[in-house]
Amino acid sequence: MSQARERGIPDATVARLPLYLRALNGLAERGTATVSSEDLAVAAGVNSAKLRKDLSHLGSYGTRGVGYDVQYLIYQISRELGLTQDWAVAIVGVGNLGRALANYGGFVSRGFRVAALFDADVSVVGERLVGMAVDHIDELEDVIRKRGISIVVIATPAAAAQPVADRVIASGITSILNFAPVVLNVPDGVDVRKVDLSTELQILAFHEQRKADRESGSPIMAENLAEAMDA
Amino acid sequence: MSQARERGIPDATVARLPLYLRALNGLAERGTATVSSEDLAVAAGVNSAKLRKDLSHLGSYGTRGVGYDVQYLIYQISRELGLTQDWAVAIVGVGNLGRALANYGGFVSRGFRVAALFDADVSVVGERLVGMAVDHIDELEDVIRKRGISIVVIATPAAAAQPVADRVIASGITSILNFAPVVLNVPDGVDVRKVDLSTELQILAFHEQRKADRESGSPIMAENLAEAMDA
DNA sequence: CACACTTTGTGCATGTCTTCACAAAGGGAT
DNA sequence: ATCCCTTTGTGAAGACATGCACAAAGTGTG
Repeated sequence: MSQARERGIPDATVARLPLYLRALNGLAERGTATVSSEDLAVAAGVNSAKLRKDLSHLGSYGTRGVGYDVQYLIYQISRELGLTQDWAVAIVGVGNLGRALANYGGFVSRGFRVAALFDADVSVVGERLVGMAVDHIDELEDVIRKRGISIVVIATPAAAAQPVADRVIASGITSILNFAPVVLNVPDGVDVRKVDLSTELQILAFHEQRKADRESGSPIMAENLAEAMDA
Repeated sequence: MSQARERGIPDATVARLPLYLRALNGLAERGTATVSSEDLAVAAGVNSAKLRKDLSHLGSYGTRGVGYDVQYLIYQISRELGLTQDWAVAIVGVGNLGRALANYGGFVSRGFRVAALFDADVSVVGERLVGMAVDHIDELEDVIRKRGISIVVIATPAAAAQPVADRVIASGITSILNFAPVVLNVPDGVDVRKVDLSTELQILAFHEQRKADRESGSPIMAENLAEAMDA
């Protein structure tokens, strides 16, 4: 049974697994041993049917009439996400953002480790940050290979992002997290995820403007009513 | 015609408009006057059919046989996103991340303006950053009202995020950008967008693990082949 | 052991998003 | 004015994601 199991997890589901994992860790800290899909769904801010379907893609880890064992589910999701191994991450660009990322404790905690820092500015090179010395960008290829880096975070100015991406890809990296506000051009097989402040603000502005329009009562009533029904 | 026009833009489309806008600004800087859907799609990293369908939701702003006028399209997208007006943004939490966000020039540029900074730490209050003095969190409600803040960025530690959200919502804010790694509980009508470093890294780790599994040749060949066909 | 109660896992219907493929529309040359 | 070339805008099909609603499977009590 379950032809959908054992590889073939929908992207939408993968994107929510970290959310579930965080909610579960919160429950575990409070000493909860088991949790129902309903309660976990509330904690993660999703619909319980969706949660159950998502979890069913990993396997059948719940007990009917009882719920899910918190520790066991944490383990299974961690394993599926690859967090039972250690990932060496490099941060390229030690400006304001790069420093913030390096200092951000949350991501060092589980599975990820800052194993290299790079900058092009020689006045920054050598500086120590979270116990790591900043290397010059010229050493990029060497250090990536020597320290077994497998994920690179780009926190450079926009103009530097593409050249940096080209170089890390040439060094064999296939997973990039990009904070620079540019579309990176990469070959097939390389995964890029993008985090973009101004995009998020613009999306918020769009919805905010909508709300304002609606309140100031445009005459197109039928349309406004239709919109009001979207939750 | 076009019943879908004049309000009713799909979320997926809204999320891509900032991308198009950035690509168009790049073209405009290089002096390009008109652009085809094909070229713009490449610059934005999407499929051209998708681009055309997205733009068609805003109206019919292209010219067949020619393409889109770059300046005109910039204006139309900006207007749709609400960037022709000025948005006063507050940043709550002036730690590493808050400072990075405040200093990040990219989002001040177009439509957004940092109009307030808050922190709970009295040793930070009063400090000046990008021309703004940091206010104490006790002044939150007052300052939000007085300065006409309409978007709040939460860059606090996880534990502080929910109480801050409750307070800004009580002050009438309905648009929040949350950098803290927690699910915010908010009433209907309030939009929350989330930016989460560790979630993104975990998604990358998942795919990275997959690639590694595939290379080290698990014996389940049919499945691997099927996967290899996803681009 | 039987029955009542809880909660999972999933088939199915519905809704949303993507992509293809082409008719319609404009520009420019002769 | 006609013809050819380019490119848009969109109908229709397919892929993907969501949510309902319920059978199946477990617990616990008497």
